[in-house]
Amino acid sequence: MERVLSRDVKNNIDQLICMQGWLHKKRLLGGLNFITIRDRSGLTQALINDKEQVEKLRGLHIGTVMQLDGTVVADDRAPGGAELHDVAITVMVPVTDEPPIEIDKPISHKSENLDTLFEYRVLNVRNIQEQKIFKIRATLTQELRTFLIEQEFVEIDTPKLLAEATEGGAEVFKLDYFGKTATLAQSPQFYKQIMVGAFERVFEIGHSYRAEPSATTRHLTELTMLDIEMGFVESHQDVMDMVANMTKHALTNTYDVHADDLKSLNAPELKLTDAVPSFTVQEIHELYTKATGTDTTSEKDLIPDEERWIADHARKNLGSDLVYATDFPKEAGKFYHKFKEDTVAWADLLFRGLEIATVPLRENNHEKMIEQMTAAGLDITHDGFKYYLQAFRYGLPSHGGCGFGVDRLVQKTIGLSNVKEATLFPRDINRLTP
RNA sequence: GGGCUCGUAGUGAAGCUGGCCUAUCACGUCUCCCUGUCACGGAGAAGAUCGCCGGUUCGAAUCCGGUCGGGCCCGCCA
Repeated sequence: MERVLSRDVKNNIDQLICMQGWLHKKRLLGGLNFITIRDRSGLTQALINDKEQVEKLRGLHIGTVMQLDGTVVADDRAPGGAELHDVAITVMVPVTDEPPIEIDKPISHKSENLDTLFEYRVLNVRNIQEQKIFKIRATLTQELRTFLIEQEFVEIDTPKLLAEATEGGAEVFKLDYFGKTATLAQSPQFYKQIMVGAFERVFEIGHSYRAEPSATTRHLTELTMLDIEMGFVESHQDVMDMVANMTKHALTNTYDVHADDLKSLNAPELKLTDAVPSFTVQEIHELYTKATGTDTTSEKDLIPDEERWIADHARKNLGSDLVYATDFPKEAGKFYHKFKEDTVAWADLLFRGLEIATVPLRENNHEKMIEQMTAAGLDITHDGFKYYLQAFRYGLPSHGGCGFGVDRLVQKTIGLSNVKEATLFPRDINRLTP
């Protein structure tokens, strides 16, 4: 007999069907016994009267893999309006060990208990509520990809094992590579720029590695980044608009597809505007200083509290969960950025108070690049730069792009307090398992 | 890297100005009862050398020092 999934049970009233899944809940009332079985599409309740069948469940715990053969009966008292009767149980994989956590109840996401959350991750991903986070994540990723492909971006994959740290900035992981020292990529920066020379528009969804000893609610040592790069841009605004539209597309569609899930996870209502509000860093400093009395006007970058403040301001007064901070001071820029008078063409996209993307314009002139690299004290003959510079030497158009934190997007979409909660198996300073 | 915090049955918490702690509660587990449960209900039971090491004291879960492990914030970043 063909296997029927939970979502199709109600379409098989009065039929004898076969179901396979995990034992999700046991509620033995005596003569009247209910069990719930979980499969990839959801849950189904089965009513078991026969003593012999009930006895098969003795000593078996949640997670037991089983087959249920029974007749579908419509009953308003059953969750979903239908359940299995006259059930024959076949245990496929018995589970005799008591699970260390309760899988069928809400899983604690309190920050003090996150360690337990990840210690038992293998089991709590079987929790229906927990699964919603990762289904939403999958949809967000898919929608980002769909948008970019529609905009004629080509998806690429670039190496994560690199010869040596070249980009500067964040700390890199070093590892032994057959006697040589290799590093793990902190971003696909060089490769995606190189690929602009081929496809104009490219993107990659991949992992980046940062060896920074950052113990915060928004840092991972292994993170999922969406990197995009697009050529022949007229202005910084072109890139900012593309990234804003992509983000809005992903959010709008995800909120549409997962309306119920997001609601049950207490996600905030989505607020978006046609144009994403934009403020210069200097404007934010001034607004923040005026509003809070804390003087940040001499700060170069935004402090985290300013990010939260401007996001709050944008949501309350402008009706937008997204806001751009633009015109970062020159000192914040790196050698591959395009500079203006005393600022760098660099915008940060903030989503609900958290920086989720940096959106800069790149320098594309070969001579200017060499100039900026030399000024930054870099050895342009180094292998790490040699191939990169070839792309410029043989023609790169004006271009820009973004590094977009997928984990953070998921975190803030759902309203999770820690980025690790949006990650299946997070890696941070202290955690390499599971 | 800096600052602040926390560590008690499988899980989540209370106790922590030293003795009434032979450590409390809830969930889970086990046994029994229960024919519409859905965070089922009822009766009973087991389960913790209070992270670890040392110190102070007649006496330490409680105070002190060290150590290991969490968490939050800052710096830095996505």
